Order: sequence, then C-alpha cells, then structure tokens
Amino acid sequence: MKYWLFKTEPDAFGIDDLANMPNQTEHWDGIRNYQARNFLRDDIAVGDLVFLYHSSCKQVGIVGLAEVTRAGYPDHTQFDPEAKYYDPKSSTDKPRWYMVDIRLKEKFPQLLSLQAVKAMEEITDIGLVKKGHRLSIMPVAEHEFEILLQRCKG
DNA sequence: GCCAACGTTGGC
DNA sequence: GCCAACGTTGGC
Repeated sequence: MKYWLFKTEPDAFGIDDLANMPNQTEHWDGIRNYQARNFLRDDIAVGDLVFLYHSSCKQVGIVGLAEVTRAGYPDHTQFDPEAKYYDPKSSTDKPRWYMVDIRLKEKFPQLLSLQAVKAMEEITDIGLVKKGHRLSIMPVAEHEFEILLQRCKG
C-alpha cells in the first residue's frame, strides 16, 4: 500500500464537497501535470490512503483522510470542449490525462496547518515542506504518513 | 493581488 | 535540443 497527498482548492472542491457526494466518493479530475498524471496512471492503487490538503485559501493544511476506490482511468473532462480542463491534443484512444476515485474516510477534528507540518522536525521529505514544490499529487513516505496521521488525530 | 518558482510551449 | 517567453501555482 502507498500513501499520497492530494491538494485541492476548497473554493472549487473541498473536503466538505467530498463528504456530500453519494457514498462520499468522487473522481479526482482536472489534474494537468505530467508528473502527477504518472502517479495517477501508474502508481496509485485501490486501497491506497490519501491525505486531503486545502490550498489557496485562508487556512492551508491537511484536512482529512481518504482512500482510493478506483485506480487510474482516463479523465473524461479532457474530451469535453465545454469543460474547463478540455485538452484538444488528447484523444480517446490515446488519452493524455488520468484520474482516480477516492472515498472520504475521515475529516480531522482540526486542520493540520502547513506551518505546523513545516515545524515538525521528523517531517523532512514530504513535498509540502520542500521549497517551490507545486505538485498537486505527491507521494508520502510511510513513516511520515504515520507521524502526520497520529498528529492529525490529535 | 503580489511575486517567486515552477512547468510548458514553440521558434530556431 | 536549447532557451526565452509565457502561463500557472500557491503561500503570503
């Protein structure tokens, strides 16, 4: 099993939106970065655990835990000319972009702020604490995931 | 809204 | 394949 962190902008689609979906499950579409795409297509498996992270908002940080319920499959929004993330260079027989489905497991009682994560001495590897890291899908090492999860649960 | 740090594009 | 220009991300 692997561990991940997905960034999202709560103004667009946040943890509460996920909580309100049927079965608290939704496809994670709109990722348009090749490195993140490779994770979605090749590495993320059913059962993997995912931290949800709110970015570009008042309180940035880790807000909850989800699990992957469907592994990588083509992101349909790339084929829709009306969609925000339409990609005219992609085709159905050779899709460029992928997504996974995730189900909310837990919303943490308190958000673990980015500042708090950066202040944790044990946490040195996760992309969040590295300068200029802008990946919206990033792997999290198992030991760091465990430490962060314990901290989130308070 | 600013701006640094990226990633992507496209001319050559 | 280089690299300047451009667009995007995301914390502040």
